[in-house]
Amino acid sequence: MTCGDLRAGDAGREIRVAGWVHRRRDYGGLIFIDLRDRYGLTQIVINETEAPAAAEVANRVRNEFVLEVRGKVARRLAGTENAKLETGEVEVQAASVEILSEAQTPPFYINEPDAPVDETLRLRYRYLDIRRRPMLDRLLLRSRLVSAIRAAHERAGFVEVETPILLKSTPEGARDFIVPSRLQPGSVYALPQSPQQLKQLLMVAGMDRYFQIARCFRDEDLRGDRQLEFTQLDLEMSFVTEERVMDFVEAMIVEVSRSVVPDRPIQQLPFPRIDYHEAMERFGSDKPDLRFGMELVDLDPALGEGITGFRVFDEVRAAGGRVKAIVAPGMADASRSGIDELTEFARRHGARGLAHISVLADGPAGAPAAHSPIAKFLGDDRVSAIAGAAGVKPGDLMLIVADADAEVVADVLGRLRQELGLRLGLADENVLAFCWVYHFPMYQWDSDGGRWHATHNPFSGVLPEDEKLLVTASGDPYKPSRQDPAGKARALQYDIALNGWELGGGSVRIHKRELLERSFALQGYSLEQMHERFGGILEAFDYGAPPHGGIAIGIDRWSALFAHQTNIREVMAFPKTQSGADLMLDAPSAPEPEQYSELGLRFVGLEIEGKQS
RNA sequence: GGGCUCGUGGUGUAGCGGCCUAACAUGCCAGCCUGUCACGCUGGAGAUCGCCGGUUCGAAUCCGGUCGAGCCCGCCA
Repeated sequence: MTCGDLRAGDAGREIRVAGWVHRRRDYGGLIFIDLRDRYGLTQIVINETEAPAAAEVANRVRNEFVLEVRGKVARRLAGTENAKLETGEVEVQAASVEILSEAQTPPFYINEPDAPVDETLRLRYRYLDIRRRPMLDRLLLRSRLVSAIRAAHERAGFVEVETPILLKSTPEGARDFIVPSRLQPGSVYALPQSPQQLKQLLMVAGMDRYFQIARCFRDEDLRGDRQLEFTQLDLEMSFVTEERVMDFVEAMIVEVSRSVVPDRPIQQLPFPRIDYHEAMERFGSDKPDLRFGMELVDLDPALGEGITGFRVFDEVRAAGGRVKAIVAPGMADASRSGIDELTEFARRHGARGLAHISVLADGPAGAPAAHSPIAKFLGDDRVSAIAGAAGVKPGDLMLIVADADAEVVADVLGRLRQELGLRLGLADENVLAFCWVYHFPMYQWDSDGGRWHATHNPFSGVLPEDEKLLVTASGDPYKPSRQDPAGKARALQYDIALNGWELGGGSVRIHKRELLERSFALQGYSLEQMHERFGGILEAFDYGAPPHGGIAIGIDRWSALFAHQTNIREVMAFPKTQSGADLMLDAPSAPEPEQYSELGLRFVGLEIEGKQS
């Protein structure tokens, strides 16, 4: 019997319930106790005259004591039912109360779900935080999500395979966590950033359809949507094209979403599939929030040929850059400080400035009046032209970014769009707007390393028509340069975005050794390095590798979005702080001297002062 | 590595140079109360204001440093 399941029909039953004291109301001769477990609350009544021994115990009871109560279920007196509780029609008339465990006064309110609690305290006493309904509900939601994912994959014939946590360093961008080996002093394991190579080897092994709810580790700075360790739905399929992978994943996501959050509408089916360049042009983001419009507008045509008179624009245009804008509806009355704040936001993300045009609703003679500090340079005609091109309506604010670097323009406007879209309440909180963004550029030039850097994954395949671009300008495959045609190659690579968050990404991989070696060479790996770091998989590809592709989806982010949270800590039972600390267990901590010697290690100290116990 | 914000009884906040012998709410403790469900009433205990240093006749209040937490940039898919 739990604290959540007694109903009117149970009246008369002799039962036993156990749980935590949620709240106690003492009337002297009559004590009410709301007993709580994860299933709900049940009211216990202890009547001094009917059960004197129970009343004596109940007098000592305090919040969060753990009790076992025996008694009879009874309908509550007419007029005293509590409609707020599922069990509100009945109560348990206690015959006996046993204290299973006493409790100190908790450091924060467990029985008031809306009470603000300091983050540090929540993390330090996470086991108490999880007793609170909101946190508990989020973990239950996450559990349902993972269950639904497993069910969907099993139905589709996927095999769940576990892969090792002690691994060799994986060739992805992030810093590895290192685990020293005792059996082989001087050598280390790395914790997986993802099971990438292993799942590809499973494809070579003939597993055909693999999935795993995999723990991944990346030793990088934390953010609201990033922890040192996190969980991915990792999957891989053989004999597939990118369409086949996206089709399956999309169907799986829809099935899971409908099962876990049936009341949240999916904005568009099938999910929009947006080419990377189109996404950057229209939304300035590779993870666009499609719940609202506010798309980027190219002002170049409306500015016309030749000199505009505004030097910033003219210089940018002469340098082959871009002048683009977004229109923030209803923001024409933004204050000076409001504009300054947006300008600062734009600068922080790399813009040199932020121009604006506000169109007031009450222009003279009914004609909307455009106001802008740059009007005196551009002239009224050009201001009207670009305002018209952007579709500005009275009351709107147009925000313009001009830069020689097209990526800066897209990035800044994309971030402004997302920020303002949320601030202005343009995004329906309840809607799930999934979309695919695909055909990412294969590589980005890494000027420090003098090599091409895989945009997403070093094994990603290339569009068949772009295969010929995977060559160097120098002719020597091991001498990449910024001028290589490879910079234009597009990858068979797709990301899934949800409401402006990147949920996951994947690709169809290169499964032919020859092409893989060409791609790795562009990424700056010599033959030797290739064999050192990827020898296993290169060799495997010589034994009959099927074409394959897959995806990895962040379970933490997915859960957080389903739970209306912006921080993945809220859907993790035991997360770490931004400085990577576990405040409950006080990790990380200094190793014991014996541990050093066993591992053949010595702490030589760092230039950082402080923790060196 | 950098920027910003926060740190006051158990908890959440107020106070932001002397009127603070630090306020309010809640929690806690004690007493009363047989139908409440954020029960009520009466009384009580409880913080020297994260830590260190400085400015000042005087600091919770100003300055510097430090520790911790959060947000962001870099980093990271």
